[in-house]
Amino acid sequence: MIKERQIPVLFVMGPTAAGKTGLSIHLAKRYRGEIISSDSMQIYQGFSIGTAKASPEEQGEIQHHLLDMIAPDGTYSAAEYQADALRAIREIQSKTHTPIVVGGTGLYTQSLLYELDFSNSVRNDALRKELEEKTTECLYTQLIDLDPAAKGRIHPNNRKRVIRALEILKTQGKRSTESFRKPRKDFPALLIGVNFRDRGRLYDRINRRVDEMVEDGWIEEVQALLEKGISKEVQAFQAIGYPEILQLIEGELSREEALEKIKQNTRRYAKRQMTWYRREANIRWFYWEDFEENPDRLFDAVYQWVEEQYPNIPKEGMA
RNA sequence: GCCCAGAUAGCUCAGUAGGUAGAGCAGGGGACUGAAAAUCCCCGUGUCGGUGGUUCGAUUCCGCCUCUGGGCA
Repeated sequence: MIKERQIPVLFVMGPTAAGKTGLSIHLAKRYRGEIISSDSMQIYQGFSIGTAKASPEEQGEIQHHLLDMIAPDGTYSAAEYQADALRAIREIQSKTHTPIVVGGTGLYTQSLLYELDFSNSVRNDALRKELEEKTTECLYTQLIDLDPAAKGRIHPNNRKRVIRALEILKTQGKRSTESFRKPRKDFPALLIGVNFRDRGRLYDRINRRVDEMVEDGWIEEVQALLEKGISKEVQAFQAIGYPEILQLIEGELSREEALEKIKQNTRRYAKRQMTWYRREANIRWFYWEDFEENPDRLFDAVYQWVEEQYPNIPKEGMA
């Protein structure tokens, strides 16, 4: 076992709509926890319903970090996330509270679990704009020219990656980094996964949740953003469902078409998330079917496991 | 009841001048180091409705049956 003294960081993992938020709130209550979001879209203010942020009530009960940090038209990145989240972890530990990292953005989570080094180059919007003019083919040729080793590592069609690689080369002259991943050792981590064994069950939940989001005012949320003058081009509008809601508002899609498309994109996202999790061998999975889909039973099993691993984890009621 | 048209991959359909079949969508798998809910790559065996017949060989031709549309009564 790992350093007994240090407070472990709990990571709550799982595809979208699997029940991460609910579990994390319960864990936080039991272990004097504070939640650190690990979600690339919940960071933006005003994008709440469609990104399935913890409700205001939940946020009132439990301290949340890295939610609503950035203006709706702002930008954010994995590198900034890594720094912000590591800082939050230290802060929470220093209060002898338990940091609980919750969210589905694979790269963000990885940046905490592994020593990913983002220091080779900062983003350069002017250069990106310039590169954006050229065809992908042309950019790729340029890249291979400057860094032959990129061949095989970056697919010729992957425009974003090609641009990023060129950005690194042109601003700092360094090669794009190798992809060996060294686990981070500065804190013990416990990886808790929630999911369904039967993917169809997950997909049912996704479908239902999309309907609920619309009932809860998703369309109105998007309208409010537009009224505030937020451009449709901003990063946050890349979040799943927002482009479709926009098209619905503009009459390009019927309500039914829009919802169907959102559900489908969400399902595909869940699938992509699972490929991140599959390569993470140390996740202890808890499947809803094994607990008759009863939240209390699943939560109890999680508590039991956590306490087996870390008997000294801070608990409610302790000083 | 009669006539016509269908019945092929989860769905919509194409096709085989008789040599066991292929697109789109859905779906699945994967990659991922400062946009990551983004971006990108790969993947098509299914009693060709059932059953008899013709044939070396039938999903393809013929008969009957079942089902689904449409029309006539």
